[in-house]
Amino acid sequence: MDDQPRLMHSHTGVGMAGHPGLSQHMQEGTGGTDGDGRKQDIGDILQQIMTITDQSLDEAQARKHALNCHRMKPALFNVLCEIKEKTVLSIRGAQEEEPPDAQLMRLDNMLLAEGVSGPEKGGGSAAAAAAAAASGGAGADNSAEHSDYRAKLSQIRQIYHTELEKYEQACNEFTTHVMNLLREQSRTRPISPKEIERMVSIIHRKFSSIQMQLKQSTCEAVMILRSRFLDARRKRRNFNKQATEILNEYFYSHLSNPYPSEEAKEELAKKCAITVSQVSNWFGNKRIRYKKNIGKFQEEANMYAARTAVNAANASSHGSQANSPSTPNSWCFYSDTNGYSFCVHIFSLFYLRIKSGGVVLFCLL
DNA sequence: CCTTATGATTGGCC
DNA sequence: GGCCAATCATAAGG
Repeated sequence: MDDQPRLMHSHTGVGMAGHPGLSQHMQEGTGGTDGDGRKQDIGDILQQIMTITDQSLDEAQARKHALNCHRMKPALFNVLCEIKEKTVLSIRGAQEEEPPDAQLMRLDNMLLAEGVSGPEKGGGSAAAAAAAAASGGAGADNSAEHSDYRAKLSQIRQIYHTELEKYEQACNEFTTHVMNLLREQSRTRPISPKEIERMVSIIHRKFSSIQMQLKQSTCEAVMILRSRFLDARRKRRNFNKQATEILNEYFYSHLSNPYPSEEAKEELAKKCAITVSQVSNWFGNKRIRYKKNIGKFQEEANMYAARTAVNAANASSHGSQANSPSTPNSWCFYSDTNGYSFCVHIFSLFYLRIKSGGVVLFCLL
Protein backbone atom coordinates (compact mmCIF):
# COMPACT_ATOMS: atom_id res chain seq x y z
CA MET A 1 0.00 0.00 0.00
CA ASP A 2 2.91 2.20 0.67
CA ASP A 3 4.71 1.05 -2.46
CA GLN A 4 2.08 1.80 -5.06
CA PRO A 5 1.85 5.53 -4.96
CA ARG A 6 5.60 5.84 -5.04
CA LEU A 7 5.82 3.70 -8.12
CA MET A 8 2.98 5.60 -9.71
CA HIS A 9 4.67 8.79 -8.78
CA SER A 10 7.98 7.92 -10.28
CA HIS A 11 6.25 6.65 -13.40
CA THR A 12 4.50 9.97 -13.83
CA GLY A 13 7.79 11.67 -13.27
CA VAL A 14 9.40 9.72 -16.08
CA GLY A 15 6.45 10.37 -18.34
CA MET A 16 6.68 14.09 -17.67
CA ALA A 17 10.38 14.38 -18.14
CA GLY A 18 9.94 17.61 -20.05
CA HIS A 19 7.78 19.16 -17.40
CA PRO A 20 9.18 22.51 -16.27
CA GLY A 21 8.38 21.72 -12.66
CA LEU A 22 10.63 18.68 -12.62
CA SER A 23 13.61 20.30 -14.29
CA GLN A 24 13.28 23.18 -11.97
CA HIS A 25 13.50 20.85 -9.02
CA MET A 26 16.53 19.16 -10.50
CA GLN A 27 18.32 22.41 -11.08
CA GLU A 28 17.53 23.76 -7.67
CA GLY A 29 19.06 20.73 -6.10
CA THR A 30 17.99 21.63 -2.61
CA GLY A 31 14.65 23.07 -1.56
CA GLY A 32 11.13 21.63 -1.31
CA THR A 33 10.40 18.38 0.47
CA ASP A 34 8.86 16.92 -2.70
CA GLY A 35 12.08 17.23 -4.66
CA ASP A 36 14.07 15.89 -1.77
CA GLY A 37 11.87 12.84 -1.54
CA ARG A 38 12.30 12.01 -5.23
CA LYS A 39 15.99 12.54 -5.01
CA GLN A 40 16.04 10.27 -2.05
CA ASP A 41 14.24 7.61 -4.11
CA ILE A 42 16.73 7.79 -6.96
CA GLY A 43 19.57 7.71 -4.47
CA ASP A 44 18.06 4.64 -2.91
CA ILE A 45 17.69 2.88 -6.23
CA LEU A 46 21.25 3.72 -7.21
CA GLN A 47 22.46 2.50 -3.87
CA GLN A 48 20.55 -0.69 -4.32
CA ILE A 49 22.01 -1.23 -7.77
CA MET A 50 25.52 -0.60 -6.49
CA THR A 51 25.18 -3.02 -3.66
CA ILE A 52 23.19 -5.62 -5.53
CA THR A 53 26.11 -8.00 -5.66
CA ASP A 54 26.50 -7.79 -1.90
CA GLN A 55 23.00 -9.06 -1.39
CA SER A 56 22.49 -12.67 -0.57
CA LEU A 57 20.84 -14.79 -3.19
CA ASP A 58 17.76 -15.29 -1.08
CA GLU A 59 17.44 -11.60 -0.52
CA ALA A 60 17.74 -10.91 -4.24
CA GLN A 61 15.26 -13.60 -5.09
CA ALA A 62 12.84 -12.20 -2.57
CA ARG A 63 13.21 -8.72 -4.01
CA LYS A 64 12.75 -10.04 -7.51
CA HIS A 65 9.71 -11.95 -6.48
CA ALA A 66 8.26 -8.93 -4.79
CA LEU A 67 8.85 -6.92 -7.93
CA ASN A 68 7.25 -9.54 -10.13
CA CYS A 69 4.24 -9.75 -7.92
CA HIS A 70 3.62 -6.08 -7.90
CA ARG A 71 0.15 -5.15 -9.10
CA MET A 72 1.34 -2.54 -11.53
CA LYS A 73 4.09 -4.65 -12.94
CA PRO A 74 2.26 -6.09 -15.97
CA ALA A 75 0.96 -2.71 -17.05
CA LEU A 76 4.30 -1.03 -16.67
CA PHE A 77 5.98 -3.91 -18.39
CA ASN A 78 3.64 -3.62 -21.36
CA VAL A 79 4.27 0.08 -21.63
CA LEU A 80 8.01 -0.49 -21.60
CA CYS A 81 7.70 -3.20 -24.22
CA GLU A 82 5.64 -0.93 -26.39
CA ILE A 83 8.09 1.94 -26.13
CA LYS A 84 10.97 -0.37 -26.86
CA GLU A 85 9.29 -1.88 -29.85
CA LYS A 86 8.44 1.53 -31.27
CA THR A 87 11.92 2.89 -30.86
CA VAL A 88 14.10 -0.10 -31.58
CA LEU A 89 12.25 -2.70 -33.58
CA SER A 90 10.61 -0.31 -35.97
CA ILE A 91 13.98 0.96 -37.07
CA ARG A 92 15.42 -2.41 -37.93
CA GLY A 93 12.20 -4.21 -38.68
CA ALA A 94 12.03 -2.94 -42.23
CA GLN A 95 14.95 -4.81 -43.74
CA GLU A 96 14.22 -8.09 -42.01
CA GLU A 97 13.05 -9.88 -45.13
CA GLU A 98 16.20 -11.39 -46.61
CA PRO A 99 16.01 -12.64 -50.16
CA PRO A 100 16.96 -16.26 -50.76
CA ASP A 101 20.73 -16.21 -51.11
CA ALA A 102 21.77 -16.96 -54.68
CA GLN A 103 25.13 -18.29 -53.58
CA LEU A 104 23.51 -20.63 -51.09
CA MET A 105 21.11 -21.82 -53.75
CA ARG A 106 23.97 -22.54 -56.11
CA LEU A 107 25.75 -24.55 -53.46
CA ASP A 108 22.57 -26.43 -52.61
CA ASN A 109 21.93 -27.23 -56.24
CA MET A 110 25.44 -28.45 -56.76
CA LEU A 111 25.40 -30.62 -53.67
CA LEU A 112 22.12 -32.06 -54.80
CA ALA A 113 23.41 -32.66 -58.31
CA GLU A 114 26.51 -34.37 -57.00
CA GLY A 115 24.40 -36.62 -54.83
CA VAL A 116 25.87 -35.26 -51.61
CA SER A 117 22.86 -33.61 -50.04
CA GLY A 118 20.04 -35.49 -51.76
CA PRO A 119 18.59 -38.84 -50.80
CA GLU A 120 20.97 -41.79 -50.70
CA LYS A 121 21.30 -43.48 -54.03
CA GLY A 122 23.67 -45.79 -55.83
CA GLY A 123 26.61 -43.46 -56.07
CA GLY A 124 24.90 -40.35 -57.41
CA SER A 125 23.32 -40.71 -60.81
CA ALA A 126 24.41 -37.32 -62.07
CA ALA A 127 28.02 -37.94 -61.19
CA ALA A 128 27.86 -41.42 -62.64
CA ALA A 129 26.39 -40.04 -65.85
CA ALA A 130 29.06 -37.38 -66.00
CA ALA A 131 31.67 -40.02 -65.48
CA ALA A 132 30.22 -42.15 -68.23
CA ALA A 133 30.16 -39.16 -70.54
CA ALA A 134 33.71 -38.26 -69.65
CA SER A 135 34.88 -41.75 -70.49
CA GLY A 136 33.44 -41.35 -73.95
CA GLY A 137 30.65 -43.79 -73.33
CA ALA A 138 33.09 -46.66 -73.39
CA GLY A 139 32.85 -47.50 -69.71
CA ALA A 140 33.56 -50.99 -68.38
CA ASP A 141 37.35 -50.62 -68.19
CA ASN A 142 37.30 -47.88 -65.56
CA SER A 143 34.67 -49.25 -63.22
CA ALA A 144 37.34 -49.67 -60.55
CA GLU A 145 38.06 -45.97 -60.72
CA HIS A 146 34.38 -45.24 -60.48
CA SER A 147 33.95 -47.31 -57.37
CA ASP A 148 36.94 -45.52 -55.88
CA TYR A 149 35.31 -42.25 -56.81
CA ARG A 150 32.01 -43.32 -55.33
CA ALA A 151 33.69 -44.41 -52.12
CA LYS A 152 35.39 -41.05 -51.78
CA LEU A 153 32.18 -39.23 -52.60
CA SER A 154 30.22 -41.14 -49.99
CA GLN A 155 32.97 -40.32 -47.52
CA ILE A 156 32.50 -36.64 -48.25
CA ARG A 157 28.78 -37.16 -48.04
CA GLN A 158 29.06 -38.77 -44.64
CA ILE A 159 31.28 -36.04 -43.26
CA TYR A 160 28.94 -33.45 -44.65
CA HIS A 161 25.92 -35.00 -43.03
CA THR A 162 27.48 -35.53 -39.61
CA GLU A 163 28.78 -31.97 -39.63
CA LEU A 164 25.42 -30.66 -40.71
CA GLU A 165 23.72 -32.62 -37.97
CA LYS A 166 26.19 -31.28 -35.44
CA TYR A 167 25.53 -27.73 -36.55
CA GLU A 168 21.80 -28.21 -36.42
CA GLN A 169 21.99 -29.70 -32.97
CA ALA A 170 24.22 -26.92 -31.73
CA CYS A 171 21.93 -24.35 -33.29
CA ASN A 172 18.88 -25.85 -31.64
CA GLU A 173 20.59 -26.12 -28.29
CA PHE A 174 21.81 -22.58 -28.45
CA THR A 175 18.45 -21.30 -29.59
CA THR A 176 16.53 -22.97 -26.79
CA HIS A 177 19.15 -21.82 -24.33
CA VAL A 178 18.87 -18.23 -25.44
CA MET A 179 15.10 -18.44 -25.58
CA ASN A 180 14.91 -19.77 -22.08
CA LEU A 181 17.28 -17.12 -20.90
CA LEU A 182 15.27 -14.36 -22.56
CA ARG A 183 12.00 -15.77 -21.31
CA GLU A 184 13.39 -15.85 -17.85
CA GLN A 185 14.69 -12.32 -18.16
CA SER A 186 11.48 -11.14 -19.78
CA ARG A 187 9.89 -11.42 -16.37
CA THR A 188 12.05 -8.58 -15.13
CA ARG A 189 13.20 -6.89 -18.29
CA PRO A 190 10.99 -5.53 -21.03
CA ILE A 191 11.56 -8.25 -23.62
CA SER A 192 8.69 -8.85 -25.98
CA PRO A 193 8.05 -12.15 -27.74
CA LYS A 194 8.79 -10.37 -30.98
CA GLU A 195 12.24 -9.54 -29.71
CA ILE A 196 12.85 -13.14 -28.76
CA GLU A 197 11.78 -14.10 -32.24
CA ARG A 198 14.21 -11.61 -33.64
CA MET A 199 17.02 -12.96 -31.52
CA VAL A 200 16.20 -16.48 -32.68
CA SER A 201 16.33 -15.41 -36.29
CA ILE A 202 19.68 -13.73 -35.68
CA ILE A 203 21.02 -16.94 -34.21
CA HIS A 204 19.66 -18.92 -37.11
CA ARG A 205 21.28 -16.57 -39.55
CA LYS A 206 24.62 -16.95 -37.81
CA PHE A 207 24.34 -20.69 -37.89
CA SER A 208 23.23 -20.76 -41.48
CA SER A 209 26.29 -18.77 -42.43
CA ILE A 210 28.37 -21.43 -40.72
CA GLN A 211 26.36 -24.01 -42.61
CA MET A 212 27.12 -22.20 -45.82
CA GLN A 213 30.81 -22.43 -45.08
CA LEU A 214 30.38 -26.15 -44.62
CA LYS A 215 28.53 -26.40 -47.90
CA GLN A 216 31.19 -24.36 -49.62
CA SER A 217 34.03 -26.51 -48.40
CA THR A 218 32.07 -29.64 -49.27
CA CYS A 219 31.56 -28.34 -52.77
CA GLU A 220 35.25 -27.63 -53.04
CA ALA A 221 36.06 -31.15 -51.89
CA VAL A 222 33.69 -32.59 -54.47
CA MET A 223 35.19 -30.44 -57.19
CA ILE A 224 38.68 -31.55 -56.30
CA LEU A 225 37.53 -35.15 -56.26
CA ARG A 226 35.85 -34.72 -59.59
CA SER A 227 38.87 -33.11 -61.14
CA ARG A 228 41.05 -35.88 -59.77
CA PHE A 229 38.88 -38.75 -60.92
CA LEU A 230 36.65 -37.53 -63.66
CA ASP A 231 38.48 -34.71 -65.38
CA ALA A 232 37.81 -35.62 -68.95
CA ARG A 233 41.12 -34.26 -70.07
CA ARG A 234 43.05 -36.46 -67.68
CA LYS A 235 40.90 -39.48 -68.38
CA ARG A 236 40.58 -39.08 -72.10
CA ARG A 237 39.23 -42.10 -73.87
CA ASN A 238 39.07 -42.49 -77.60
CA PHE A 239 35.61 -42.96 -78.98
CA ASN A 240 34.91 -46.45 -80.10
CA LYS A 241 35.47 -47.36 -83.72
CA GLN A 242 31.82 -47.33 -84.64
CA ALA A 243 31.28 -43.84 -83.24
CA THR A 244 34.33 -42.54 -85.10
CA GLU A 245 33.05 -44.09 -88.30
CA ILE A 246 29.63 -42.51 -87.92
CA LEU A 247 31.21 -39.12 -87.29
CA ASN A 248 33.66 -39.47 -90.15
CA GLU A 249 30.93 -40.58 -92.47
CA TYR A 250 28.95 -37.47 -91.72
CA PHE A 251 32.01 -35.27 -91.97
CA TYR A 252 33.15 -36.53 -95.35
CA SER A 253 29.69 -36.68 -96.82
CA HIS A 254 29.23 -33.05 -95.83
CA LEU A 255 32.75 -31.98 -96.64
CA SER A 256 31.60 -28.85 -98.45
CA ASN A 257 29.84 -27.70 -95.30
CA PRO A 258 30.86 -29.84 -92.34
CA TYR A 259 28.73 -27.98 -89.84
CA PRO A 260 26.01 -30.20 -88.49
CA SER A 261 22.90 -28.45 -87.25
CA GLU A 262 21.85 -28.78 -83.64
CA GLU A 263 19.42 -31.51 -84.62
CA ALA A 264 22.05 -33.35 -86.64
CA LYS A 265 24.43 -33.13 -83.69
CA GLU A 266 21.80 -34.60 -81.42
CA GLU A 267 21.17 -37.38 -83.88
CA LEU A 268 24.89 -38.13 -84.17
CA ALA A 269 25.29 -37.97 -80.41
CA LYS A 270 22.54 -40.51 -79.99
CA LYS A 271 23.96 -42.79 -82.65
CA CYS A 272 27.47 -42.61 -81.20
CA ALA A 273 26.39 -42.75 -77.54
CA ILE A 274 28.27 -39.54 -76.75
CA THR A 275 27.15 -36.10 -75.73
CA VAL A 276 26.24 -33.29 -78.09
CA SER A 277 29.18 -31.24 -76.87
CA GLN A 278 31.46 -34.17 -77.65
CA VAL A 279 30.06 -34.17 -81.15
CA SER A 280 30.75 -30.44 -81.36
CA ASN A 281 34.27 -30.96 -80.07
CA TRP A 282 34.84 -33.71 -82.56
CA PHE A 283 33.69 -31.62 -85.49
CA GLY A 284 35.69 -28.66 -84.28
CA ASN A 285 38.82 -30.73 -84.04
CA LYS A 286 38.13 -32.50 -87.29
CA ARG A 287 37.54 -29.35 -89.29
CA ILE A 288 40.67 -27.66 -88.05
CA ARG A 289 42.84 -30.71 -88.47
CA TYR A 290 41.48 -31.52 -91.87
CA LYS A 291 42.01 -27.97 -93.03
CA LYS A 292 45.54 -27.92 -91.69
CA ASN A 293 46.60 -31.00 -93.57
CA ILE A 294 44.17 -32.03 -96.26
CA GLY A 295 46.75 -34.32 -97.82
CA LYS A 296 47.02 -36.38 -94.71
CA PHE A 297 43.28 -36.97 -94.62
CA GLN A 298 42.93 -37.62 -98.35
CA GLU A 299 42.98 -41.35 -98.00
CA GLU A 300 40.42 -41.26 -95.27
CA ALA A 301 38.29 -38.87 -97.27
CA ASN A 302 38.40 -41.20 -100.26
CA MET A 303 37.43 -44.16 -98.21
CA TYR A 304 34.43 -42.50 -96.63
CA ALA A 305 33.40 -41.02 -99.96
CA ALA A 306 33.53 -44.51 -101.36
CA ARG A 307 31.38 -45.79 -98.58
CA THR A 308 28.86 -43.10 -99.19
CA ALA A 309 28.82 -43.91 -102.85
CA VAL A 310 28.39 -47.58 -102.08
CA ASN A 311 25.60 -46.83 -99.69
CA ALA A 312 23.91 -44.77 -102.33
CA ALA A 313 24.39 -47.59 -104.81
CA ASN A 314 23.03 -50.08 -102.33
CA ALA A 315 20.09 -47.91 -101.56
CA SER A 316 19.19 -47.42 -105.19
CA SER A 317 19.65 -51.07 -106.14
CA HIS A 318 17.99 -52.68 -103.17
CA GLY A 319 15.51 -50.00 -102.27
CA SER A 320 15.41 -49.24 -98.60
CA GLN A 321 17.77 -51.30 -96.50
CA ALA A 322 16.98 -52.06 -92.94
CA ASN A 323 20.33 -53.38 -91.81
CA SER A 324 23.05 -50.84 -91.14
CA PRO A 325 23.49 -49.09 -94.46
CA SER A 326 26.59 -47.31 -93.20
CA THR A 327 28.87 -50.33 -93.29
CA PRO A 328 27.50 -52.99 -95.57
CA ASN A 329 29.27 -56.19 -94.75
CA SER A 330 29.43 -57.28 -98.32
CA TRP A 331 31.77 -54.44 -99.29
CA CYS A 332 35.46 -54.33 -98.60
CA PHE A 333 37.49 -51.15 -98.62
CA TYR A 334 41.07 -50.72 -99.66
CA SER A 335 43.38 -47.91 -100.49
CA ASP A 336 46.67 -47.79 -102.28
CA THR A 337 49.71 -45.61 -101.95
CA ASN A 338 48.69 -43.39 -104.85
CA GLY A 339 45.75 -42.06 -102.95
CA TYR A 340 43.24 -44.27 -104.68
CA SER A 341 40.63 -46.09 -102.72
CA PHE A 342 38.91 -49.22 -103.82
CA CYS A 343 35.85 -50.90 -102.61
CA VAL A 344 34.88 -54.30 -103.83
CA HIS A 345 31.62 -56.07 -103.49
CA ILE A 346 32.31 -59.65 -102.59
CA PHE A 347 29.37 -61.12 -104.50
CA SER A 348 29.50 -59.00 -107.55
CA LEU A 349 32.03 -57.79 -110.01
CA PHE A 350 31.73 -54.11 -109.18
CA TYR A 351 34.35 -52.03 -107.71
CA LEU A 352 34.82 -48.38 -107.13
CA ARG A 353 37.99 -46.47 -107.76
CA ILE A 354 38.05 -43.19 -106.06
CA LYS A 355 40.33 -40.27 -105.67
CA SER A 356 40.08 -36.78 -104.25
CA GLY A 357 36.77 -37.36 -102.72
CA GLY A 358 35.03 -38.16 -105.98
CA VAL A 359 34.27 -41.37 -107.84
CA VAL A 360 36.73 -41.70 -110.66
CA LEU A 361 35.72 -45.06 -111.96
CA PHE A 362 32.89 -47.36 -111.35
CA CYS A 363 33.46 -50.41 -113.46
CA LEU A 364 33.22 -54.11 -113.77
CA LEU A 365 36.20 -56.14 -112.81
C1' DC B 1 60.52 -43.90 -74.58
C1' DC B 2 59.40 -41.17 -78.32
C1' DT B 3 56.03 -39.87 -81.73
C1' DT B 4 51.57 -39.46 -83.36
C1' DA B 5 46.60 -39.40 -82.68
C1' DT B 6 42.87 -37.59 -80.42
C1' DG B 7 39.38 -35.70 -77.17
C1' DA B 8 38.95 -31.65 -74.23
C1' DT B 9 39.86 -26.93 -72.81
C1' DT B 10 40.76 -22.12 -73.28
C1' DG B 11 40.88 -17.51 -75.09
C1' DG B 12 39.73 -14.56 -78.68
C1' DC B 13 36.71 -13.30 -82.43
C1' DC B 14 32.41 -12.35 -84.59
C1' DG C 1 26.73 -18.83 -78.36
C1' DG C 2 29.24 -21.01 -82.02
C1' DC C 3 33.54 -21.27 -84.18
C1' DC C 4 38.60 -21.21 -84.71
C1' DA C 5 43.21 -21.78 -83.27
C1' DA C 6 46.36 -23.04 -80.02
C1' DT C 7 47.25 -25.89 -76.42
C1' DC C 8 46.90 -29.51 -72.97
C1' DA C 9 46.92 -34.19 -71.54
C1' DT C 10 46.29 -38.71 -72.32
C1' DA C 11 45.96 -42.97 -75.49
C1' DA C 12 48.02 -45.71 -78.73
C1' DG C 13 51.57 -47.45 -81.62
C1' DG C 14 56.20 -48.52 -82.85
